[in-house]
Amino acid sequence: MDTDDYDRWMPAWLMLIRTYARLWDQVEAQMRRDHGLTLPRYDVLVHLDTVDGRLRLSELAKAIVLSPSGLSKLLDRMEASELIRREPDPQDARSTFARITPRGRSLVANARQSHHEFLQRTFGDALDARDVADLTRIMERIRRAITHR
Amino acid sequence: MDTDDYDRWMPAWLMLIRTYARLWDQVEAQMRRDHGLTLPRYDVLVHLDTVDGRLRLSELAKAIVLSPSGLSKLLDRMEASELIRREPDPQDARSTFARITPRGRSLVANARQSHHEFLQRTFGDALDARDVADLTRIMERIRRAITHR
DNA sequence: TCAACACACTTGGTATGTCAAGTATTTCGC
DNA sequence: GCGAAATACTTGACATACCAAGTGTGTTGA
Repeated sequence: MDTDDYDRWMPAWLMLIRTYARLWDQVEAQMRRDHGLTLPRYDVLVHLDTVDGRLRLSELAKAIVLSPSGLSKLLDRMEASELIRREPDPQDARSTFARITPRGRSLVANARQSHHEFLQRTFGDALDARDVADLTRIMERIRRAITHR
Repeated sequence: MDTDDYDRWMPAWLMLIRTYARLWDQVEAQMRRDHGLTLPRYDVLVHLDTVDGRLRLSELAKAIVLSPSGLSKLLDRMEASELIRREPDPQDARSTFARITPRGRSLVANARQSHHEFLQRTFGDALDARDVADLTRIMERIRRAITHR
């Protein structure tokens, strides 16, 4: 590998990680400021709201990409905030459902709307059709490169 | 704002955040597995190694984008691992320098090399010149959109 | 010069994540 | 059937971040 080749992509890499970090921070800040939600909590609520209102913890952990223990603790805190409830699974006593509460539902309805509006302003409006197509292509290439290992 | 416009960029957004998260996880895992370093520790070492071997904590905090308290605790742990030392500033008794240790230097020399090789395989090799140019352009547009707020 | 303010850093409390180990339950193979 | 293995989740120890508050040191203006 030629060291000089770093020069070809390193600036793009730095640009990516810095821009992404700043964008992500703003998305988090908006969610916290306007809805008192962190992104992991928002993610849980969106997934529960999208399906029938409840999911097994193992399914939820896979959907939001979180370790079982991480999810368990996240749900502890969300249960304390009355955003979700745990319900036993009558079919399998090992398993537990997470169920969204009415409070969680009304919160996520607003949050979803303003989250999308925020993304529209910071992401959608900044990019034209060509940008969107290019970004999709580039991410797909990276995805392949890191999947094949 | 037209709801249908979400459809234009939402898939690209989801692709970005999912791919980025997976890539980042792999970068972290490689650093931990091959060098026993977390990325914040690596970042500190790279910055100290790049300059004269020492930096004021306030300068370091700005460089790696970390709160003063976050840096203070990170340096506590790195000091316990013999990667850095704290040194008083003779000019200003409020201020403290972080100084990289010989152990930190030899660690970061290896880590830098293999980190770059890893990025070459997962990022550099996946993208051609056009991809790199497109990605830079896109990130620059997003950067402008989020800076103007 | 000296009180008030600014600055640099640390500490305590909370939030969040991981992994390793533990508990309870179900399934599987013989 | 029944003991071993797999599965689902929780708990404990630790790493990491933030903010708010505290400590000590410099700077500044009347």
